[in-house]
Amino acid sequence: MAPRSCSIANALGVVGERWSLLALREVFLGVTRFDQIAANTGASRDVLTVRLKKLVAAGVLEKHQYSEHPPRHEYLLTDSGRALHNVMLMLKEWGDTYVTEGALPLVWEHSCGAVLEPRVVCTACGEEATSESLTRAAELTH
Amino acid sequence: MAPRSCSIANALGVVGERWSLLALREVFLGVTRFDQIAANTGASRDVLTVRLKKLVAAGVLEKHQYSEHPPRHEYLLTDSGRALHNVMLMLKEWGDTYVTEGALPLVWEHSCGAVLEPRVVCTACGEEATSESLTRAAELTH
DNA sequence: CGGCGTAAGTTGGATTTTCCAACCCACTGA
DNA sequence: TCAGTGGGTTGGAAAATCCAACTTACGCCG
Repeated sequence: MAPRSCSIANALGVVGERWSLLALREVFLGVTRFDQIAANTGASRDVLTVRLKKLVAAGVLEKHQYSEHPPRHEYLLTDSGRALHNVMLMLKEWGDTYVTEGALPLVWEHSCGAVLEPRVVCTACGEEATSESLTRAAELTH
Repeated sequence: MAPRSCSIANALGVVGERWSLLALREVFLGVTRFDQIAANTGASRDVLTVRLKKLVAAGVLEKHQYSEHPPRHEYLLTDSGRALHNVMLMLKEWGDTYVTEGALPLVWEHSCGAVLEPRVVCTACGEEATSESLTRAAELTH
């Protein structure tokens, strides 16, 4: 039997490999250069090269030359990359709550002044989207 | 230099390996048994064995025996596992928008009646938590 | 000019993971 | 008794990863 077709699997096909999301985290934090991304994530340079190439090919990052002499590049988020912010927020929230021990290494403050506690809601009604409040509406068979 | 300490990295240390999130997706969809998880994800049985053991050890899943003769088990979500629902929702949303082509393989309907369009908001004020609306509030140096 | 430093990789070889198919054991229902 | 199911385990090949050293292209300092 063929595995289930699913956007989670598709998403993981793009950003699910080791180091991909950590490299993206660095870009979100403003670290856009190869050496610093390698140092801050701990990824080995050869694997990082492959990951960044894949993310560029997938349209998640853009490689931008910011200096011609000497040639220097930075990696910037595309719309697709920026949209991953939500995923990172929820992953961080889960890690904060269930994995990280002791003081949290990174805390975000929202523009309203509060420490961010992210929550997922239904855009239509504004109520929280819990697993109990959802039903499957459609599934292709093929 | 040591890599950045971060809950995203910690979270990925638990659920970041290949097949882990897909196995969890199956449990969320009600598929709790080894053979079916293997078939629906496409993971090879040996790797799946290791992944499930790790998820149980990490407190994300529980192995529950539902029949003594013959001995049969199912994998159930713990609180920690259920909390991953948000991550999966956002990952699916991103995949739907930027990766999956053609008709979406899976659509959720919220209890309000609308097709779910998940959004991340700040619990305190209810406004959307975009990357522009966040500032770093603290970071440990060590 | 010579030498040192930095950015962004590339290369080679050892180590780990992963994949895949086949096998195993306990049990059941026909 | 014999095929079938659930839940793995095993062995060997293939792929991915890690690590340190090397490279190229340039700027800066004395």
